[in-house]
Amino acid sequence: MKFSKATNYALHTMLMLVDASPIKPVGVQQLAESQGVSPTYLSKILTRLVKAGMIESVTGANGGYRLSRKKDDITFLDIIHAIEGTSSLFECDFLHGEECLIQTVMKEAEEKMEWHLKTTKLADLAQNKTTV
Amino acid sequence: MKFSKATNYALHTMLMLVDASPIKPVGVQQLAESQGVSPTYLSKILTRLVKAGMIESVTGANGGYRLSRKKDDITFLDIIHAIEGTSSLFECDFLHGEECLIQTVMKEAEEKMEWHLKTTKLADLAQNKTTV
DNA sequence: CATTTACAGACTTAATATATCTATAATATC
DNA sequence: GATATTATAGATATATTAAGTCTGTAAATG
Repeated sequence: MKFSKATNYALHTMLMLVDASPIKPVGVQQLAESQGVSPTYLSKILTRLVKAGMIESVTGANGGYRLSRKKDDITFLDIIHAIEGTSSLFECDFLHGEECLIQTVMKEAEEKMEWHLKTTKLADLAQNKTTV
Repeated sequence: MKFSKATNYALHTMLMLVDASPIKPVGVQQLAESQGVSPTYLSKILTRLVKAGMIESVTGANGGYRLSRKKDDITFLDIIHAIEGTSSLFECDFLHGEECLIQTVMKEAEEKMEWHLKTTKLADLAQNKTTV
């Protein structure tokens, strides 16, 4: 069990966008180059963040991506969920009459992790803390 | 990102063994049947628990598997680590001079989850609570 | 000695992650 | 309006991992 590289790309890209201008979009070319990933692939990942409403894209010359929400609203969990999906990490599909106690424990554990990811915001790591 | 089915098999098997006799071993045939998995495949999974020192196997007629530790010593995390490995869920292999702040946050989150899994013992779910 | 059981390793199949490629649509600039 | 620039979509390809099978071997029982 591992977080995907796509999640890593998404997180790093978002951090860059938080530090960048909220007006002037940043091209995928530039975003990709600094992470050593191909622009087309990164673009595909970022499209999911667009659909999740976290960033917006501007096509055409001088286009690119920029935040669509306030920095403070963006949590780690938002980004991870947009890329990895929101389903539970552990799913017990056995049919043992009663509910599965093991699954209950696993879900509790996952919630501990999610709580931390939900309460940590990207802006907390940003260089450019114009917030507060 | 998902926990593997193998982890689910391992957890359920361990719970059965906790409820079973600490002396008389339970055959993989029986353990597999109740989970709807093939005996050879389950056997392969259980071998990893043997190597991790959590259970022991008895070959030959009337053989099988039984716990090698006290019930109380076995945590969820032990089992999960034996199957999934112990490496971090998130690994940032970019070289951005400094340490990766994103990775730090991810690691903290993982530790929250692990803490819960480490403090929850299999015996807590067992039917046969001869402990305490 | 024959039967029962776990173990080991090679192999297969299926699912998912990680891309790449090509064509299309939208926009700015000249 | 023409052209260059940029994101988007969809098909396809490759690599990695998970999930499972098969066969033979070793150990213990009776």
